[in-house]
Amino acid sequence: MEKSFEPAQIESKWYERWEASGAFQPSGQGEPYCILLPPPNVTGTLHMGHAFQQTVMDMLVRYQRMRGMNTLWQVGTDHAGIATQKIVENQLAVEEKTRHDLGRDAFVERVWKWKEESGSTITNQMRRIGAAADWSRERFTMDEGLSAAVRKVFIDWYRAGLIYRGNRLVNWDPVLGTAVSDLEVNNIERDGHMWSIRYQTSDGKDSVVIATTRPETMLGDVAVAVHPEDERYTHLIGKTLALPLTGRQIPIIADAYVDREFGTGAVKITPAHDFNDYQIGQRHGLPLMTVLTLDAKIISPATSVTPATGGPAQIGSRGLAVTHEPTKYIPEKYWGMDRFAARKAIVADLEAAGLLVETKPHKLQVPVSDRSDAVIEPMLTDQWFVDLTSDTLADGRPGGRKTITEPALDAVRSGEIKFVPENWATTYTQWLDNIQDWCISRQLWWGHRIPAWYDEAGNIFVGEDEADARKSATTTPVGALRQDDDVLDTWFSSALWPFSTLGWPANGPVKNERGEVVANWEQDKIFLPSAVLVTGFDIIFFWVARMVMATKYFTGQVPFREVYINAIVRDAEGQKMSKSKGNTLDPLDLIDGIELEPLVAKSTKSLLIPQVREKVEKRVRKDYPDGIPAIGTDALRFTFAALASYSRTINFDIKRAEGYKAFCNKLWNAARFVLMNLPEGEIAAPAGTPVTEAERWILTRLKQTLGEVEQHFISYRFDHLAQALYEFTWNELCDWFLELSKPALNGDDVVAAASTRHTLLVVLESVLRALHPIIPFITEEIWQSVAPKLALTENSLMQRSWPRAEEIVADDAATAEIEWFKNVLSGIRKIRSEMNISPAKTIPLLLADGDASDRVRITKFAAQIAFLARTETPQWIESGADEPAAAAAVVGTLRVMIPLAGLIDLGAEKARLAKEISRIEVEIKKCEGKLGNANFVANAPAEVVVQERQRITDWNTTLTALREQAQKLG
RNA sequence: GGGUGCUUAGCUCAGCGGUAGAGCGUCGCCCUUACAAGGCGGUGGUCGUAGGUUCGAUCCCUACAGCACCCA
Repeated sequence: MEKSFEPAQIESKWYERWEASGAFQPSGQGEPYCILLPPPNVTGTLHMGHAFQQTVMDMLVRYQRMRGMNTLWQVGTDHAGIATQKIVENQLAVEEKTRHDLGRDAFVERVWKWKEESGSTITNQMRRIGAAADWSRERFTMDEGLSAAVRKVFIDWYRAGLIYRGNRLVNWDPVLGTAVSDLEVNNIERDGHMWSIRYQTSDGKDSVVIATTRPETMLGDVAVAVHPEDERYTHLIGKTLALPLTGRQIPIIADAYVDREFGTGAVKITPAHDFNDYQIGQRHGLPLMTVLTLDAKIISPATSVTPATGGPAQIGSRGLAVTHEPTKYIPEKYWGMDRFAARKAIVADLEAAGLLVETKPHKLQVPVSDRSDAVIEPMLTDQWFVDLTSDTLADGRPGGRKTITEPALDAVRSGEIKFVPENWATTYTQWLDNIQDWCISRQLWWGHRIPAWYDEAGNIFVGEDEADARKSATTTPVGALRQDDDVLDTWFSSALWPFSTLGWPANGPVKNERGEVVANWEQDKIFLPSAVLVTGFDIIFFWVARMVMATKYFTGQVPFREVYINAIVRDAEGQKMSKSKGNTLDPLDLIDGIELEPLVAKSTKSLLIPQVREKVEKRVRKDYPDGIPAIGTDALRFTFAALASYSRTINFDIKRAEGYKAFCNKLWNAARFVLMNLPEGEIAAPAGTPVTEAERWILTRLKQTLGEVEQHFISYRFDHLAQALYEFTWNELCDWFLELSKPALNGDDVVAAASTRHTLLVVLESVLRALHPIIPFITEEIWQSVAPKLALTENSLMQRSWPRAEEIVADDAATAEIEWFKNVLSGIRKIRSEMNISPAKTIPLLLADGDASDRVRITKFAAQIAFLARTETPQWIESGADEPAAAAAVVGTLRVMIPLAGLIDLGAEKARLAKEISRIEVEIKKCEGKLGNANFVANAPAEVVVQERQRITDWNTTLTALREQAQKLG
């Protein structure tokens, strides 16, 4: 083995060998254990969040595989509709083209090409972090099999009446030209204005002042609403107002939704451009008047306001009249104006008309598209929806709430699905309790095209293809059929991931484009439900809930038994990582290291605004003046494990990672030590139990540690798990057992030496197995050198079983011996250090008092003490004999002494003793305080009182010895 | 407005009813033949504030303050 741990050298070779050996595939034996990878964007790159999440999954999968489970880590990628389409559109923009210049087919072909080029980036990066996933079953949400699942689900839900087409208000992104999910809309607080506008009654005798942040939508006002009990307005309810700038007559209505305290207590109602107003409009049977086009301009006779969505527009799904005839209600001067220009113009015109009562600054929540940063416009369009809210359909069949939403709620409420940490279940159920119908159509070209056709009369035909749609139709199509232009929301296909990846809906083998079998539902359905879903809280709604809905509906099963919600990775100061802040970290840069200049170049590459570039460059130069050191995959993984508590964020501190690289080096060198102390060839196991206390102690500690680690795996406490193994390896194995083995290996007792050699090997091999799920590369590399010594026949550490606590014998007596030994040695070390005795100097050691067991132990450990504390052979001072002035450590009643002569300053030792005595006196006072309190003795549990009494006894023993020593020094 | 968290050593975080812990940093000594990415030893905290419950509170309860995030 090399003298120090070099991650780059060992990481490069193992992954390929593991993958080629088929070790990542299900063994076909044992209980099924499946983890689904949240499919990343196929054209994306790996970020810290992925690396963290995947490390967690990999630890679980590797651990369960070693425990003999039939493990499947199902991987694949997502087509990420909007994101991917946007990347390719941006590429076209560089060529000064739009997707419309290419046409649909050519554009989609181009996206596929981009997918082929960049699609393997993220999966190769996953390999770099060691993900032991079954790549032979890798899937893509738009591959043949998964697309078949999408069609089947759409058709089945449609035929069950659970998918419908409706003209509804949706979140419209006017830049991307598509509907987006309300989950893709962020409400951001921005500075705006609150305008108060006077609307006069039709008879001119009275007026109402309304307050609004969006005056341009007044063109579509159809009413003004007040609270029914608002005395300021009750006399006006039922009267009509003349809408300023247009003169159109609109009613004053009463609705309890109106907040009397807000603004003037009177609100304009624009049902076609506001979600709340839409609700009020429905309650009062108000018409919908569209004033904006799909690119957010005021409508004009020249612009089409009928959404360019797939099929023919339908008139108001809930029986409301929809109007979009600008000539009837929009003054010509506003026609075609951009929404923000129109706002200015209308405010100016109102002011000129003397109707603008007040303008004041106002902070408002602006809905902004997550995808384009455009301000979202609620817009009436024709879209497809999944019904999640109705109990029964018009024809009497059960509705979506009964068949989709409630089963998904019950799965969590009943405990069939468990969230970890469990409070996320609340988030899940609250969202589902208030869920709206799911808008699943998107006005994009990249995605699963909706399997619906329209005839010339606007009738809908749904099927696998046009022929199937015709065949299953109940009416005869009028003229030619035309397929809907729109595609489905990406999450529609992701929702099917738990079963579509296993081969559903096909009955037999499913092949990929290379003709290889990737799934077979008949056999693979044993992996449903999967064991645990590891994912971020930000997609509980997007994805987790929808997987439960779809999987429950189509398979009757839950998709997973547990959902481990992992923390979000932030920078060391707790700031969200963002490119424009310059605080992102590329996991591969941590693994491989990167020099400062390339790092600066990389961090600023995609930033277009000069000020931002400058800011980011400054920050990178400040944070990483020497670039980023290479810490290797194993250390990065260990860091993630150590940081993975139940906290909802983890602040990634590179210092922490460097510390865990040191841990890897420690393990490496411990292995070197063990191996260099072994003779050639196999090391046979000596008969019987290990000879020395040290061996039996380290095995006891190993047993305890493994037991703890198993518990931490069950509870997903990777931080505790990592810490338990870290402490065992470093603080017990390296600091004590390896040190204790030195005198044993070099001593005269050949039996003890042979036994110790074997135990060193066994404990090392067990630790490698225990650590392998966290740090697979280094453990495999070391194990390859260790295995022949134990005559192990497996080819890889991956094939070994995880070490089980119950296979190890504990020895409490040996543990007590070693704890005593550690106390003696620490006492001596403390004196040496505090008295500034050179570590190289061998010093005399005297012993006094103590009991019979101390005598036995001193005899037993004399060689170890002398070796590890650099002392001469210990000498007993018999009771009553003269003692030289000495510094002493007290262990029980035993005094362990180092003579002062020539070594120690008497004053310093007195001071040291005095400090120790006063510390113990404080402790004793605390104990006495408790025990002197009758209430404590009466009320505290008996064992606590006993424990307190024991403590005071122990303290007093030590105190007596210390005082005796102090007295001897004079 | 509704909801969920967080506040513990200089930093990043565990602990959550009975002796305040880890890693990193820091200070001192040491290049001792596994490891200076190391060894040994030390320093460092009235556990956000104020009340309450309890024999006992960092831990439970209430209020407040500050900081996040989610949903309207």
